Order: sequence, then structure tokens, then C-alpha cells
Amino acid sequence: MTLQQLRAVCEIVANNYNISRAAIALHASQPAVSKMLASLERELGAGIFVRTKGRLTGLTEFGGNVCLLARRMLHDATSLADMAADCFSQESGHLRIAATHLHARYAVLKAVKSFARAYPNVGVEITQANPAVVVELVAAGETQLGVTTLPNAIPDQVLTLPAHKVERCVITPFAHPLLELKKIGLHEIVKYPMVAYDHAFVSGRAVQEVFERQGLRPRIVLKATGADVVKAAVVAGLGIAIFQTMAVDPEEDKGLAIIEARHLFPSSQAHIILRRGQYLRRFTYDFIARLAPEWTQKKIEARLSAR
Amino acid sequence: MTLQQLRAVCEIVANNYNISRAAIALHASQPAVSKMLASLERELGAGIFVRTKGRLTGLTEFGGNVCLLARRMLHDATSLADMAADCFSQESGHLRIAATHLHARYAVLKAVKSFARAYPNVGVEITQANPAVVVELVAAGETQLGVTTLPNAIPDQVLTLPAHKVERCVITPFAHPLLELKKIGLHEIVKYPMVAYDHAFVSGRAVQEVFERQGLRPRIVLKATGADVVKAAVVAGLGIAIFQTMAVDPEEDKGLAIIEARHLFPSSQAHIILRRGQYLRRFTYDFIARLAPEWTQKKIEARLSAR
DNA sequence: ATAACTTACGGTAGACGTAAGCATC
DNA sequence: GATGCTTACGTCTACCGTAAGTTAT
Repeated sequence: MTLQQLRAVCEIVANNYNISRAAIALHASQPAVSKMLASLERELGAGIFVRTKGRLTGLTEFGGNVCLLARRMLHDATSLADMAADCFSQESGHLRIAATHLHARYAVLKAVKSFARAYPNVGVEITQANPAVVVELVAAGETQLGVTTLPNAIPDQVLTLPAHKVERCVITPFAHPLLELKKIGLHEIVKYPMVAYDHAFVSGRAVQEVFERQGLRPRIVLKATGADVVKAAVVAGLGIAIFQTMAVDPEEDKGLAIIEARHLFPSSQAHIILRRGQYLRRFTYDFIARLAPEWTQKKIEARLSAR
Repeated sequence: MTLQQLRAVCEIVANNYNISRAAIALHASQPAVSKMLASLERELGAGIFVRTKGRLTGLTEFGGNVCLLARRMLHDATSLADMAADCFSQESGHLRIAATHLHARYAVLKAVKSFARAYPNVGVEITQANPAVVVELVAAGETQLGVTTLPNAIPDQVLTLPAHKVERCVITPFAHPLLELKKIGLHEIVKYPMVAYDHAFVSGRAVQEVFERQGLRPRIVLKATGADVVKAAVVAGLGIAIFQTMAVDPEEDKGLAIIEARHLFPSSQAHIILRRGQYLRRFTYDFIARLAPEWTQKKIEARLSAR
């Protein structure tokens, strides 16, 4: 039994039972992967994949178990390599992060800025995805950490550390009637035309529900999917918008006025997602500290070992 | 990184940092093992063992972590092989059991008798050891299961399933005055000379403490370390003895009379010891069922996955 | 015809064992 | 000198890639 053979099995599964694609992912020729699989199945004396009409179409029951154990073994192998890298030069390697668009754009990017200066030899990769996929990527070990609001289902392979809160505010052009008020409420906001996130976005839906619960129907003049588009629309005077406070900066966003509205809209909690049993490089802990200073290495290790 | 390299590391540790012995255990030449280690350390770029004066004397901090992960990976590998063997022919393989002397001699041996008939191609090995070592052997994966009373410390790698109780009785030669009594008590027993287990044995000490607590001092005419010696001494009329009920059989032990005494002496609990995360062959479950019918495969799997 | 897996075959890297070399006790 | 690890070297396996073969869409 070889780690390479197990790698082949996992990669074949990850590529929809297509040996050719798996071969590409493994930087190997297609027959080589075919033989890795064949030799492993011969050694174990049991089929791992279901073959129909000369193609792989699925895992046998046994194959499913193989896959689970193989994944764990391969994760352990990378943990070993990571640990080793930490022993001498802790300053080179790769840090892969999965995050939802907003966190990637602001919280993560801000942390990366200072991190990249401190670790010039660490390559940082940010993958954008929705919350469920972020968690999956971390669970699969594709990325060392994730930053997202929590999706509905959380596999027990991952650990979630609450980080910063996402508060909401109202953004308006300069010189808007709302700016005159001492304290704003939903009824004032709904008087003015509004630029909104598309429904598909979690934050968009959360805001919409607040209005619905009060029986209010804001007049949406534009729906957009990008934060920058929404901002530009507000600056252009198309309407006001409900926005994540973290996503707007008085310095950068000239032409925008910000009205705190955390009392009106639910704040959501950003979480850092880690994979249980994954060895984290020192610089990964450092990165997390830049993202959420309250999560020191000691605290994280305590959480990882507990339960 | 190769599984073989990891095997070498673990075996070197298991053999007191002696590469030569590890080589023998691995059925390989000594230079081969030396090179496995060297190539692994070179690949990882970090020392695993502490070398002083040209010899290995211990693990580095990193090496300790390597060892832990390596062990898990190798366990996973054997689990894979075991699972595979279960897929087609579930009737050949090896079953290794660690047990204390008494359980090995009676409970385990009895189960092995019928098991061996059912699985002629499964080789059974019984290792005798004291409770602490039994648990260690299971924790290390050296044996699939252990049968013993619980030692003081139980590592969390193992799972303990309560099995049969060990009750005590009084054995006497035929035609002994005690046999006339309807119900016996400590005060009656202490009147007669006694053959006893050596103090060193847990069961010997447990019995002795019962008398001491009552301020009674039985007259010990012989101390012996083997159950068979004690029995023979009783038959010979040297005295009576307190014995584990399971260790005496009216059929086999001619010349002995048995008086139940479970109300006088504490009964101890035998436990089946399993390693968490270890894949158990079907025949292993079958063996456990012969040992303790209440522990079905389903119940065991539930316990293994819980916590 | 194309996509996809397997078989065939030749080259090469690396793994292993024997033998020799060094160090320590 | 005995024990124990490393280096050196020759052999040989087995792994990999190229290329051809087979089968289903």
C-alpha cells in the first residue's frame, strides 16, 4: 500500500470517477493512475470502484470506507510535512483561505495586507465561495481556514471560532434628508428609494426580512450583486442602501454618508472555520491573530483538542 | 514520504532507539532502515531523533509528533487491509488477544474453543499480561482486544466494555465440615487452615482485605502462585481456599467441593478492551459475542462511535 | 470519431542487501 | 573488540511515461 495509491483513489473520487482528470491533478500520466488503482485493488483483494461498461461510475461500499481512511491518512501526511516546515523555516509556504465575498474583500484582505509584509515568502491564496462551500473546502483540507457566516449544516470535522460581528448601517449620498434626523427608524428609511443586494445573498435576504416583518415594502430602484456597484449607485443619487459597516470606509468612500443602524438590523457573526486534526503552521496562527486578535494559538489549540 | 519510512520510525521507537533491532522487526537489513530514516528526515528537513555520539538516544520534540501521526497512519493502513479482507473471505486472518492469566485460562480459552471450530483459518494468539500491560497492548494496536479487570489508569484511546463478573467461592476437599452448614460466613471459614494465592495477585489481595476488615486472620498453610497448585493442595487436604468461581469446574476438578461465597467477597468485573478507531474484523465481533453475548456488533459500534 | 480505461514495453530511479568504514564503550 | 550507525557500491525491482489496444458513446 502506498500513499500515492491512496492519493490516486481520493483524486479519482474528487474528479467524478474520471481517471484522466485525476491524472492531471496528480501531475501523472493517465495509465500511471490507472495502474496505481489496479495495484491497490489487487493488493487489497477487493474492488474500490464500481465499473460499468469499462468506466468508473461509483464507489463500492468498501471503496467508501477506503476513501474515508485514505483521506485521513493523506491529511496526516500533509500535517507531518507542515509540522516539519515549521521546525526550521517558519517563513515560507502557502496559506489558503476560503471566505465569502464580503469577508474576503474586507476583513481577510485587511489581515492579508499586514501578513504579507511580515511573511514575504508565504504565498496567500483566497478562494471566494458561499458559506456552505467555504465549510466544505475547509473540511476537505483544501484550504487551511475559512471565514464566513455559519451555514445551516456544519460537519463535525470542522471547528468554528466566532470572530468579528457584521453590523449594518445606512449609506446615503451627502446632503440627504435622513442625515438630519437624530435617530432613524425603518419607517423613515422606507420613504426613500433604495439600492439593494440581490436576494441570493444572505445579507440581502436578512435585511429584506426585517422590513417584511414590519409589513414595510421598501422601494427598490436597483438590485445589484456587487458591493462596489451598490456604493456607486448611492453616490450617484439613485437611492440609499443598507450596508455592512465593515464594507464601507469614510476615508475611501468619498461622496458617501454613513448612518449607524445596528439597532435596526440583525448583526451576523463571522466565524473562522478550521479543520479538526489539521496541523496549523505558525504563520497560520499569526494570520488568525491578525484577523481576530482574541484567538491566540493557545486558545485555538484548547478548542481543537477539546471534544 | 512512505508508509515504510513511517513504519521504520515507529519500530525504532518501539525498540529503544536501536536501528539494528528495528531492522530485524521489519525484516529488513540494518542499513536499509538507516536509510529509510535518513531519507525521511531529509525530505522533511527536520530531525526526528536525537543523536548523541553516533547513536540514537531519543525523539526530538518534532519527532514525538511525527511518531503520533505515523502511528495513526499505520493503524489506518492496517484497518484498510482488515476491511478489505472482510469483503470477500471473512474467514482467514489473525486474532490477537491480550488477557490476564485467569481470563486467558478460563473465559478466553473457552471462547477460543468454539471460535476455533467455527473459523479454522483464523489464527488465534493469546498474550498473557497484567491489566496495565493488557490495556497498553490494545492501545498500541498490538492486539485487537484485551480481557482484564480494569487497571487504575485507562488511556482514552481504548474503550472498555464490561463483560462477565468474577465471583468467588470456597473450595474444599470432599467431606469437609463446612459442607454441612446451610450458610457459611467468614467466621466459619477462618476456623480451617487455608491455601492462598500469593499477595502479588490482585485477587489474592482482595480476598485478604475482606478478612482484615473483620479483624480476622486466616491461618495460611500454603501460599502459591498458580491456580492449579492451589487446587491440588486443597484436594490433598492441606486446607480450603477462596477461589474464582469461573476457575473451578465440578466436572473437571474431581475431588473438590464448591461452596458459593459471592455474598462474602467482592466480585470484580472483567472488561473487554478495544482500541478506538480500530477496524474490527467480522470474526472479531463474533469472538466477542462468544465471550460476552450481550455485546453485539451493533452495540459495540455504537459505543465506538460515541464520544 | 471521441472519450476513457487497459495493456504493452522500454528506460530509469530508487530501494535493498552486502561489504566496508567510523565512532563509541 | 563489540556494538551500532553510516557510507559505498552493485543489483534488481518496480514505477513511470509513451504508445498502442479495446470498448462504449
